[in-house]
Amino acid sequence: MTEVRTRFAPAPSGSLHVGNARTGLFSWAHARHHGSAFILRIEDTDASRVTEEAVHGVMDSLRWLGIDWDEGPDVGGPHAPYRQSQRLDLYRETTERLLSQGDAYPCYCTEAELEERRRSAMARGEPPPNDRCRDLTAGERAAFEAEGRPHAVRFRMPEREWVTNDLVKGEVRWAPGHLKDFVLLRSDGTPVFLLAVAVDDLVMGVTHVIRGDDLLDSAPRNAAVIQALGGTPPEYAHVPQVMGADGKPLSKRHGSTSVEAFREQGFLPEALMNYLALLGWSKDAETTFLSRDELIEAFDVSRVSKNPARFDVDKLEWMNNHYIQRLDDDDLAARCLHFLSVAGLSPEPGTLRAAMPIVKERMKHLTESVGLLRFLFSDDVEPDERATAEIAKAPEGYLKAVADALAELEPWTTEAIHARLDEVAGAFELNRRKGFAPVRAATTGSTISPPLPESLELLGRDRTVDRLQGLG
RNA sequence: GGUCCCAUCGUCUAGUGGCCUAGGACACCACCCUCUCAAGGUGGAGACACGGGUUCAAAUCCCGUAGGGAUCACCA
Repeated sequence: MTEVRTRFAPAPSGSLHVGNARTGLFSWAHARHHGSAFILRIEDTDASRVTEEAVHGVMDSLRWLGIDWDEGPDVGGPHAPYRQSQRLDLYRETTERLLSQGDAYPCYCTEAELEERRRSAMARGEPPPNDRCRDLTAGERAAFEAEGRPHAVRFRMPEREWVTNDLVKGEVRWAPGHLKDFVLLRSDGTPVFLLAVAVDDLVMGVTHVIRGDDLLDSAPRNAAVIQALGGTPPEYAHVPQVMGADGKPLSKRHGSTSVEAFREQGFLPEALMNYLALLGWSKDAETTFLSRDELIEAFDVSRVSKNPARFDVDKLEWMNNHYIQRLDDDDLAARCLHFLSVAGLSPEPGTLRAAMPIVKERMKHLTESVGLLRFLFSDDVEPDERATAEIAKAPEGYLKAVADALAELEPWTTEAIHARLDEVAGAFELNRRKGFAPVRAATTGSTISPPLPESLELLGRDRTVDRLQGLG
């Protein structure tokens, strides 16, 4: 059995959105499933669109999700460097070789000329013509050179039928003449993606390329370059795109779709990974929850769906809540701490940890811990509108009576508080619902909170009584 | 427009000719539980785009139609 080598090659323009992340996840899962090397390569041949932060942002997002790599820009490897912008010499040398072999040729057309020919061909309903520079005579070439015209380098795409056996799409064919010559090297000497990808996949010994299906038409071009270089093309698996809820490709108007944004909203990486794994892939008819290891164990790229999937935030949130509920209290508290701090709160560790059992099934996002627990970690509890109304509805002297009853309560436990609250409510002929509501409003400032007795136990007797008396 | 890809509940999907009066999950509805909000439990509604074939038999195979997506850059 031959060695498997898989890579993920994101272009770091902007942040990593969940669609790309899913492609990366599939690539990674495929590599890990085969116990083989996973390579991270940064596709930054178009230097103008890349920033250093973007490169790190991509790596941070992947790592946060739980995706690791054996070779990459930061960890190095036998084929370093792993950023295409640092491999320019290799691409130029390769271009020279292709040129001398006759598999590529200089093209002197200007962008305006190209654009014009493209437009008129499209207007006539014909495919764009192949490049006129394809068969320039030595004389014509010399004339252009004499003019001082800059030239790009084009690959001479063999005019034959191309067939790829895609791991997810199956057999795909392109009839002769449908794949045009394409630019390998821009006139400024920088390489284009089609060259860089082919060269790197070949040189790095990549055996499996899992990428978005927007690159399906690139497969035969990549393969053609690799063949011209005497290599064997890798296996390709083109996975469908991830769409927004409206069925349109993910874009800015779908809001924040970056992995970073989900992280900031308080999603758990294990939940996002699980959700993404099931977006366009399934283990079987039943499986809904997969740990990282179970995903690795079960992943099979040939079971990836062929049609595009919509990103469903509702389901992600449901899954996030599921994972939050299953976290142990110390872990959950540590994760919530970050969001509470960001909100300006400084939770006492013991109280925070003790509060986890009563909030975990109430959070879809970790950020919700702020609203649920603010009353514990801040004495600035200004009742909101509904809470104020609830307090106003309480019978004359009720909150005062509750305060007095709780002031001397011993022991200060959930059970005792619960019983005492019921007693006072009963004395005022209030049912539990009506009896608890104003107390909740006065002590938490809200009509929504974790269970009241538990909340008050955590709040402590003094603060509870203070808040009740403060409102008479 | 040319070329390529796709097609099962609102959404993600199971399904590879008989196991399907189409299964699961999210969302939705009802009920139960209940101090609010959740969580949880039980039940319900809900799909094979359409039209032709092939076959004893089709969600599954073939061909059309109407859809959706991709691509046709000196972006990746």
